[in-house]
Amino acid sequence: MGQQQLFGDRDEGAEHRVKVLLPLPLGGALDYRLPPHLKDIAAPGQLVEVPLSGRRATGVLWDADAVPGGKTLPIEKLKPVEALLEGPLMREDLRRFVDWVAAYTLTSPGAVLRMCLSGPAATGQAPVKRHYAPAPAVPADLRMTPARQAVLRLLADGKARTASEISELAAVSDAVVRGLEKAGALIALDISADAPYPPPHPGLKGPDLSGEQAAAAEAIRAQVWEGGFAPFLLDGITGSGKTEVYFEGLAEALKEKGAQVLVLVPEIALTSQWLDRFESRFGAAPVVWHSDIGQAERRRAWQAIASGEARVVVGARSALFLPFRRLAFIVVDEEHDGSFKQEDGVLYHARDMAIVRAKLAGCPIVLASATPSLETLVNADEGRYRLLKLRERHGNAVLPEMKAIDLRHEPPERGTWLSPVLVREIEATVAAGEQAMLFLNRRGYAPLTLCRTCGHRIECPACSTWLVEHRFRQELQCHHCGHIEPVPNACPTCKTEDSLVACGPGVERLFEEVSHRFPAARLGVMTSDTMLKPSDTARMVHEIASGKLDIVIGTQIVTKGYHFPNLTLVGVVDADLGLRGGDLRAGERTYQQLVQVAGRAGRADKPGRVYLQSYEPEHPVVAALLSGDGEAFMAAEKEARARHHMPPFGRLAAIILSGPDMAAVLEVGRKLAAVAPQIDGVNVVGPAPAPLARLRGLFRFRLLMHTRKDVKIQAVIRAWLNAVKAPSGVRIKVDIDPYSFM
DNA sequence: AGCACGCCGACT
DNA sequence: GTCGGCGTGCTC
Repeated sequence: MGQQQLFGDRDEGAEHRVKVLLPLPLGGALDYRLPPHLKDIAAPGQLVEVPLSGRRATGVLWDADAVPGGKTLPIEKLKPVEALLEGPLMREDLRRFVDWVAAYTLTSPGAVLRMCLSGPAATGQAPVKRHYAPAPAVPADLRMTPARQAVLRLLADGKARTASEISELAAVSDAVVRGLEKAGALIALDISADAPYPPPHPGLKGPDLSGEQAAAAEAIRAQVWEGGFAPFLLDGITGSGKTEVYFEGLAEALKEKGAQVLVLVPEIALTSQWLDRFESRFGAAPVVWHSDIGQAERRRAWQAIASGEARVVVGARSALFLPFRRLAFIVVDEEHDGSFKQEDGVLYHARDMAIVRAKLAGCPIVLASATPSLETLVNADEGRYRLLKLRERHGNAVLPEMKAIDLRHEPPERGTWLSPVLVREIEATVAAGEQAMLFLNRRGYAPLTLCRTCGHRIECPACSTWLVEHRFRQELQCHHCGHIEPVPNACPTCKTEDSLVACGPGVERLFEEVSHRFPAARLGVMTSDTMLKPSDTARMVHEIASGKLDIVIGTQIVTKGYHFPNLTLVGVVDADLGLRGGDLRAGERTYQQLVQVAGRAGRADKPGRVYLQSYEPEHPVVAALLSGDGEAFMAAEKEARARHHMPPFGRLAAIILSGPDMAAVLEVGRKLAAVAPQIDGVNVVGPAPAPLARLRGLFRFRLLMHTRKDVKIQAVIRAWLNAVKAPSGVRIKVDIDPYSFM
């Protein structure tokens, strides 16, 4: 493809009219006038500076046939594009991706574009370092000295160096360098301080793969070599070596000059072991992307990805919007993980959007999991995704033995949370020199603080939630808005002193119990409250893996794919915990979480044991874990969803209304309900108080739309919301495919 | 998201 | 009488 003339050539008036998409929630692209001198050098995807109500804004020249933004202003009213920015264009596939995500999630394309430009990363300048090189010709009148001679001799190899390098290597002061530059014998060059990312090497030998691993790896490798959109589900039990399998696809992509790979992972902070494995397989680190990286690193990574220098990017969901130059392969690891669903701002599911990105980029994509989501399983069943199954653990390892502890028959002593059976097992494990892990998905000391005298429960002042006691920090905290207050001595209502009691267990309380029972054991607690930085997690993971701890107590952070060879016992303190909310995916999610945590046991040569404490061991989720028949469990879940036309056999969308004035919010909800679409296959319920009826001081109501699969739910919702004018002060948000029902 | 325009409290 | 609070509304 040569230089393109993309802005029309028939109508003189239309010739200079261009669409500019700005990274703002504006509803569409704005029209600008392209000055004649820019017309031939500008093409869609070009980053531009434009005037916008008195200020300057950075935007992207968008395609002329993009969704019309409503009214069309006459060309003479348009403001001119002021400048074209340097750097690569935003490519066609990413522009179409922005349009697609915006249309699907019912958000403005500008809001999606903002995620692509990642703040100033797109336009920021790399810091420069001043380097010196010999001038083409030494000035005839140059006064030569021994020091000057030493510098010129050093630089005769043609390599530019900084003043400090020169003064060190030539053993002269940097005044000599400055003197030579002033005299015209050296020229100064400002060279980007960005060191290039070292390229991963595809040629290193990977580990030996088992037969089924090798077959799966070959299927992926062949597709990466061939190219073209092709989705795979890599469904392998915990410890089966899925990572090694998709690494082979990655190696194949790296053999092609300039090809790039995106690996999406649920929580970047939790992948220290993944990074180590990557580095030992490919000899260099990948480029890491997540929302917490600093500004300088962000800009450097963004620009290296756009230029094609960055070959492998591992990132959290926002990495989906990076400007890859030639995306050749995508992996979504732990595809079932709920954290792929973005829950604020633009509401999207990164796994689903990754499929779209792969389609638009024309590349293969692998969804990997030991516990695939129901949606993905259905896609595989129906032949849309190619299924690759790994049924065996890698090496000598076998799946752990699973047992339930019926708490109705073997309850813990009053005020404790571990059944005598589990206590004995922990004892035996530690005595044998092996490690035990206790899983309780509850942060803090206790989820509820109650007054014994008047029954008052301490709630968040801004949300309808209980405050969670964090005894290590001596605080009460709201886990939804972050509100913190000190633990009071007296009940806030009846003023009785020493009347407040902690109800229920959290990991801190479990830690207290375990340290009383096993005073000699070395304990560790893994929770997001103690693992603030990725390096904290990495250190703890290393301590466990190297045997410096005997018992590990953790929240869901411990379920994330770690490999601890000496860990042989897993105790699930409350297997029923996740089932209580009762939303659409509660059973599926609990099942996945428990399989993942059970999968930490017995990953090497020693067999593992898993104990599930439950008040209802006959519940299908617990029963499926005990029998090991996950396929039957998921088949039953699938059947139930199909019967009720629930996703993926039907569609759901939540309309969330929020505002500080409850009556006004409810009023909008009622109005919406009154004009709800009366269409075959569309059903609306609500408004009902959202499960978290008050959040950050805002009252929230929710309507839920449930439709048949063939209904174009976005079009129906758009028409519906247009019919009601909400007063300012009431915000309306649409969540297509809601996951959290909070 | 900015940055304006627009109606009600404490100041030169 | 003005300076300025940030509530609502527009940006080609």
